Amino acid sequence: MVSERSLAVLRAIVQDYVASREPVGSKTIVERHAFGVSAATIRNDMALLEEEELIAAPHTSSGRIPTDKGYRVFVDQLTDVRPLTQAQRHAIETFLGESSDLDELLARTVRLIAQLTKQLAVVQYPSFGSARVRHVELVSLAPDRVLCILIADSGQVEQRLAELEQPVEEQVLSGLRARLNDIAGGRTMADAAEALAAEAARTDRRHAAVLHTLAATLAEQARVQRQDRLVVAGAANLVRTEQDFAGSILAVIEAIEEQVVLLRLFGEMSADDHAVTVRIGRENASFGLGETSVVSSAFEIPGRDVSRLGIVGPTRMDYSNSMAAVRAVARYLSRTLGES
Amino acid sequence: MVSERSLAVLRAIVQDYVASREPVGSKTIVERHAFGVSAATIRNDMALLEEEELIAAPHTSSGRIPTDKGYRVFVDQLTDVRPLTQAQRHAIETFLGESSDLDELLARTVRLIAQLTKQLAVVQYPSFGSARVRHVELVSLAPDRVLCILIADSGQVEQRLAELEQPVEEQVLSGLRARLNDIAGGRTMADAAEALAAEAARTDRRHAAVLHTLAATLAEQARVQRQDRLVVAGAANLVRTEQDFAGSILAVIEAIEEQVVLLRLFGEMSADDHAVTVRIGRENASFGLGETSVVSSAFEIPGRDVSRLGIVGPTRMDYSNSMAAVRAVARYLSRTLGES
DNA sequence: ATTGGCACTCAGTCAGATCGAGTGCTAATA
DNA sequence: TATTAGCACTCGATCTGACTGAGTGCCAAT
Repeated sequence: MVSERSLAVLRAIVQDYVASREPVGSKTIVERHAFGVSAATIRNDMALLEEEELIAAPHTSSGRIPTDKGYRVFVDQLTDVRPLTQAQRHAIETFLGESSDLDELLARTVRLIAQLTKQLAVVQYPSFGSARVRHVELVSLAPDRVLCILIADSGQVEQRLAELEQPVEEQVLSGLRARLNDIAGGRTMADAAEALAAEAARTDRRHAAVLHTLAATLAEQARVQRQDRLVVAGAANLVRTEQDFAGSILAVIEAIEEQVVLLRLFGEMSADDHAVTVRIGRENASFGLGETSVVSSAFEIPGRDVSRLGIVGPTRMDYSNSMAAVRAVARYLSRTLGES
Repeated sequence: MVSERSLAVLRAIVQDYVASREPVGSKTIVERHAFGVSAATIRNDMALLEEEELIAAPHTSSGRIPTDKGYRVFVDQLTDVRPLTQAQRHAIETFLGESSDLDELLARTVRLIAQLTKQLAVVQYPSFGSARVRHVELVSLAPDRVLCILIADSGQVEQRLAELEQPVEEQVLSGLRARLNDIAGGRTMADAAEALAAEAARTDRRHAAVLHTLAATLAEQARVQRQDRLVVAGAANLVRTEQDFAGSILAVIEAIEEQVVLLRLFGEMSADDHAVTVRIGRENASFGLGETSVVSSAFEIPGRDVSRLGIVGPTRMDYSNSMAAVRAVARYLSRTLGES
């Protein structure tokens, strides 16, 4: 059984290793941490920890480094997610407080997280939520191509191009515009999608085909969650920590560009309690991200669906600080912003 | 004076070095290229080229590598920008042919370029051009916050939040909406901006302040070029070519995230002839990009302002292929798309 | 102008030798 | 029983010197 002190030793090892990137030995520990015992005792504890596979030695007779399992225990039991410093809290408020529209708020948020954690930051775009349709606009780009624009009263704007089977005149389009606005206006996105789909199904009118296409397009559009987009910042931090990624940073960069991988990962974590979730190293192996850890939290902006934000970095990272920052920012968005 | 053959030697050196990443010596050249002369002769030519600072030796008695100046001469005089292969042309057509809206077209374009060149690709968002205002929509988010949405008949949608000094009721907003549509509807973006500004200046009405704010916001919005946004793809290629960047890839990654640097660079190249422009190595030093080359070309999508696209990569790159790809894509967008 | 020949240079590599941080184990100790 | 001091041992890291070979620069001959 791992004793109390052994765990303290594990904590020390994680902290020192994260700080120095060097395997940490028994002597270093007694020097830097005020355990009241000798190096030999620490060595005994380390042997224990090694048996439990919480730490490992890169080569015989060198210091130890934490294993993924070791980090896991550290994160679950040993970390005191220390609250942010006054300066950091202040930074959050001044940085996010005066954002105007959603796009800017998210852009600032992600940059802030990147800056606080010195890691790659990611924010998932929160979708409509229970917003209602404000206005539907049709713009004829060519006789058989119509741009459908959907404006929600939350301020969200979605656009999509509809290809028609037959050309349609401007006047007809005006009529359709009015009719679509009648149907969808004021409804929630979900309701509107349904009503539009129903309307599209009725084909007993002139220009039914056109109407059908447009309504279907808009319905689809109303249904589609914007949650499939990511806002990213701090890629430079990835390069900075490159040595910590064994294979290479490449898988991560690709995952970021693809977005799909990260979105699936976020989706999997989407137990919507607002606690900070950490996935460590091989736990992400199925996503092609081996040496990578993800720290994330759900957040919820008033009028929008709950979504996720977080950071992606090497397994060897300052979990304490990362978790604190992610939690603080998520809370700020969810609470402080919600109250106002 | 550098002889004809010396330049051929330079070309050989550039090509071999780009292919192998290794300093190339006289023997390698006679082996791989069918010059009808001996290695000793090549050495004489190389001495010449070195005197002209077109090539340099990393250390005494090792092969030579091209200098920035050498690349310059290569690009200006020695490259035959060979047309793309049939397969590549085909890729362009199938990949870009069926894009629907502008956002998607640009997203595809940038991914295509990244794929063709194996470099980081960048496309500058083309702005409105001579599009006309289609519709103005106002959405009240809070009593004193109004989201202004501007829809152009080109399909472009711009949104911006206006903070009002005093709350305004929904009814008043409707009136304003109608009035703004009267004023701006159908006008070109520039005209609309002017008219709106003029309207905003007249303060002899009830709710003048509101109108003023809104009109000013819209005017600003109509004027603002979207040309200050970049679409990026292929960051993984940067990592792949990392060894070629002396210091580190970091400056480039930061420049990409900042966008400002690249936009300034594009701006500087904006002589709007549609030829392919190449900036090599130290020529970009003032932008903090030392080991970096930029290959770009102007392009013009019907109904939009001329804009730029290109790639960013290490000085040691396949200029011939890069230039061909950039040129082909820019031409495809400008011509083929324009004709249809 | 070109070429063959030759001495010279120097980065890269390999083999030993050495160093030292760190371990594991044992026997003594509180 | 838990802790500790002591000590032999391991093994990566570092240094050294020798060697190799690709490549140059120069010179004399063609």
